[in-house]
Amino acid sequence: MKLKQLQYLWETYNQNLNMSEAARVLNTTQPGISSGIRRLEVELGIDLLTRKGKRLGLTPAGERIVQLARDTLQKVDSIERAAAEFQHEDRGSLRIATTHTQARYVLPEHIRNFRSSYPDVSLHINQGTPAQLAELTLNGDVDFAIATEGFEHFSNLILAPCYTWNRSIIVPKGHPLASVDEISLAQVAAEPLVTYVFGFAGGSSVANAFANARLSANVAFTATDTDVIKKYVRLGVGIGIIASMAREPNTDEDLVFLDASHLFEPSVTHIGLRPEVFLRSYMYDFIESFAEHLTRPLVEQVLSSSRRHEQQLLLEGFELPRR
Amino acid sequence: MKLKQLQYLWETYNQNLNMSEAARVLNTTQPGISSGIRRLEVELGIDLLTRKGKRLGLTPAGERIVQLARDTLQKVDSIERAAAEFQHEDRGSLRIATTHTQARYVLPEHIRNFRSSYPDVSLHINQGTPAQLAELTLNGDVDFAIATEGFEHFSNLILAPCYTWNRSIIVPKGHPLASVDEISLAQVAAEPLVTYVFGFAGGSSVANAFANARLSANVAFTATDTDVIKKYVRLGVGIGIIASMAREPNTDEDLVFLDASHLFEPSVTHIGLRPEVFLRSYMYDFIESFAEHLTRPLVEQVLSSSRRHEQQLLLEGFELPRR
DNA sequence: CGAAGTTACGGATGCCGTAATGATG
DNA sequence: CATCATTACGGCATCCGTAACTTCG
Repeated sequence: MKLKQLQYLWETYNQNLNMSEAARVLNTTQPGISSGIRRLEVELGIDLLTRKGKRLGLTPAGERIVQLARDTLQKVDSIERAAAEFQHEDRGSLRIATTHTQARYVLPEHIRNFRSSYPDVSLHINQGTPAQLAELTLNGDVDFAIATEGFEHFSNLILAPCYTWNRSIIVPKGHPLASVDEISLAQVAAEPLVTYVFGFAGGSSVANAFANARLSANVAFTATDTDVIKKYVRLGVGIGIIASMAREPNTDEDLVFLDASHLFEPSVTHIGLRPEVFLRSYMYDFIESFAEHLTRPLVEQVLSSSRRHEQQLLLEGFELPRR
Repeated sequence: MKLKQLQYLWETYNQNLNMSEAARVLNTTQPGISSGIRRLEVELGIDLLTRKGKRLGLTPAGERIVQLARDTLQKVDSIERAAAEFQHEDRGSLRIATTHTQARYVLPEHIRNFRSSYPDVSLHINQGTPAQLAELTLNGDVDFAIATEGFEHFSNLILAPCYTWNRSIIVPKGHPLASVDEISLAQVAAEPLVTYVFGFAGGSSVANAFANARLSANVAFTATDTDVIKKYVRLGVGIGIIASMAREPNTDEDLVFLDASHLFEPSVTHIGLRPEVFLRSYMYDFIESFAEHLTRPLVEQVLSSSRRHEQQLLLEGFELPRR
């Protein structure tokens, strides 16, 4: 059975059982319609049309099958329309899973740019813990994750380094440490600390620094959310350890930011991709705007490689920007 | 677009994205499959498959279009069956997916009648788990399903209630419980149980009864198959909970059947239909013989209704027979 | 006799199958 | 190295379009 045959049958029916008219509508010839329907009848083993000279009619079977032919053609049409929607590369959705700090302090500028380039793409930012980010990504609930900690959860994902960042110690204005020139780890260890819930996870650079110096930290309060940390620092609960990029010029004037890049190894923010993910072209664009060395050809090459080793190799050796 | 291309795509998907296997199933060659799908992609202007060397994956567009392709092929199939219907009212095949209990204890009498009315219809009974029944039905691999449990898998199907049935407790002759007049749930809970794998699924009447009575059941053994359950009851593994209709007068004389209709809510056996299914006239006959209130006009009306709500409404309010 | 459908037939398109090549585990 | 996919290419079937014939109002 050919779709064309069904189309011929349907259009002939639609044109009041006039093959010549159907041929005109379908930009073909009348004998073509005739033989097409005839072949369909032969294949199905039943007559669909009654023919009395030039006068056509529908058999009972024909009535039934004309309807089914229409249904089928509608389904085919829906395939074509679905395909057309996927063709419009500037429509769709972009779903990112990330942590609060990224969503709050890093993504906004990229998203502003992105929205002006792709106004018809809907955006979904999904916040969560590192374990949640990994799961969302693996399940395909998001297109990719942007993460800085908890990489032990990401073993099945491709991790593309994006940029490095350092931490700052924040204290309220007037705090004894506020005027210190270069703060020491011992000074930090002497104060109650307010920091990220995951900031002390095994292997984090903060935890490493304290461990190497044989100092134990007094963690008074943790939150997932930089704004909450600032709040409690303002309340005098302790001194904060936060990402330096979380400084806001306008609203943070009552806080003193002490650079801590000499105390803690810089961390690297990564994009986490499921190896089998299919990226729309605007997704490549977003990634490149987020980390300009992650060009589309590079990412495509990484994704098309099936060996983990090769994937990571391709992503190494870039001079990462600092934030 | 060619139907063959849709078929190639669907079968490749169906064979776990293995073109070689699809080629085997479709009696053609692997390069044919490959180029067929490729031509479809070119025509639609989108990639359907991701190709990493020999490893295939589905793009998001592919996922969507695979489903639409299946729908289309099902429509085509319905055309062929409709044609066959007009050719020979009494030839074709009847494919039913059901569980072991139905196949073993309920269907035989209906099938005996059916075979005498339609000797030229070939019969295919497909056994499986509730999830498998649902999938077979949705894929159009069977004409309909007959199921009693696991309706959470059937959300996309029309469910027509057929009859209600109760359970019995079976114990070997000579068992202490064999002479009990009316067995209590506490007595059942005190014994190791042998029952259906799916009998304790959430929402099953057996699970509900125990939960409501704050009793926990000691399920010693489960099987999909009533014969296996009987076997293990005979071996003394525990007492059985099975469908009452599974009693066989001749061979079950060494077992005592204790009616349990006062312990567990009756269950309802349903016929599950794909809403777009095309039923041959002998299929309507079979359904009516299986559940006499499901007459052809009623079922036709249900199938022609496009609103789920209406469909189910039409099927309610019948006094169901008990078995 | 004009409008409409069928039959007949030649030619181009496009599809399938074989064979060779490439990639992966 | 076995498996599985893609590429290349030649033959062949299918289907379309032109032309001639037929039927009916």
